[in-house]
Amino acid sequence: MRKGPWTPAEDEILLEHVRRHGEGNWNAVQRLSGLARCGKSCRLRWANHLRPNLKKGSFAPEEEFLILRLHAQLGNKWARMAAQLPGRTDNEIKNYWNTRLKRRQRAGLPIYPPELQDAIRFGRRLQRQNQASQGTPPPPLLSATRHQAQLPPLQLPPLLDLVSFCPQLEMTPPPTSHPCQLSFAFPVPSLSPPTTPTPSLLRKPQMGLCNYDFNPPTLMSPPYAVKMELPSNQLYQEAAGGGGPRNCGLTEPLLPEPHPLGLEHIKTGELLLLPAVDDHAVRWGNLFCAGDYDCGSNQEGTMETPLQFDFGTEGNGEALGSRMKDMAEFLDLPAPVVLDWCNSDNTELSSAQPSTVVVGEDVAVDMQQLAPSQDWNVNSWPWSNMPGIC
DNA sequence: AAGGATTTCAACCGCTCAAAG
DNA sequence: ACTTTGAGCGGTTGAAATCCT
Repeated sequence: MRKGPWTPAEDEILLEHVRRHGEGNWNAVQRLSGLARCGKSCRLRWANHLRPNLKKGSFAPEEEFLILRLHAQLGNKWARMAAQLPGRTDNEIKNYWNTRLKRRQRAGLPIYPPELQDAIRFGRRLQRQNQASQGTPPPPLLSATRHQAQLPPLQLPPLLDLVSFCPQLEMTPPPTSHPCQLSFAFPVPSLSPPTTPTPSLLRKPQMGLCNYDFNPPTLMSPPYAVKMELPSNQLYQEAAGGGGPRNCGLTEPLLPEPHPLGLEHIKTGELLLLPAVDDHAVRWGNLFCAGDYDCGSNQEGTMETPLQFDFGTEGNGEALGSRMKDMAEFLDLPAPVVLDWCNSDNTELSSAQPSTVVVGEDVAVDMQQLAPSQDWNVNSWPWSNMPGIC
């Protein structure tokens, strides 16, 4: 049996074998084709290099962020991560992660970027809240678990898809460490278009918040994933509650395992419909919520859900700005624009400073802060000295 | 330009699991 | 019920490539 790097001639033999006999039965390759390679080696070569539709080259920023997000959710489940990244192999993802992990450890940086740590906190908070409110309806829209519960069988548990939502924003964070509050106002997904804006929206009617697309833009993360290689009961065994040994330390999953619905029936190679991308509110919460939040609904309880995020000492404008800026840089987005700061009574601090962040055309983020605004020197912001995380 | 350090990538190894016998 | 076999996963290794001094 040969070992080591594959030659082009060996690749051609293996390709021809697969053309004739199809995938699988790898241990028969040597017998049927004369290739002096063990079955395992053949399978690996095919899966990682020869099978069609493989992506080559470095990861796109969106892919990188998705890997981060998936790793936070799943831990070192490379194959499951690869199933969400079409054309990428578990080996590639594993190599990427290990390289990145080493680099960040050497730099003394946390494994996950701040916005993802925030997402993790947000997810835990969500879970606690939903557990606490068992028996009572969850708050409108915000609940990712409710969203999940509505999924039909054979769908993967929802990923809080940060990747597909890359708002192009610019902000000028406030300079002080005073706590600030963020009010997020989002329409709740509904069959009928929003009709009545909230008072905060009325304050800035030009933001066009009602022009809301409930199918958020997908830059890269596809709505489908083809299940590869694993038998279904093996692929989702852990997520289905099988438990088993957990990772420890840095590679331990940070989010609780999702509870899939009916996944045991998925067949290998089946095209899986991923759940629709979550609502903007959850995503914004994932990205930027650093601390506690309260959520409620407007009087109608259906069309909009203002969310109050209390950033406490950690959530000053500087930290928030840092997260937004990091995200924009991480995703290689154009530089952001605007927002104005206003007092908690919604009076603007300065007419020269608008009081709302414009996030694309889909949503406006209303910001309030308690500290007076002042000019900012971008170079003094904390992220200016941060080494790249990827 | 040279050589050491680091990174990247491909491949292997050991283990587990499920299906088949 | 037990054993064997095939397949896949995650960890690890080592060669090649790249970077840095």
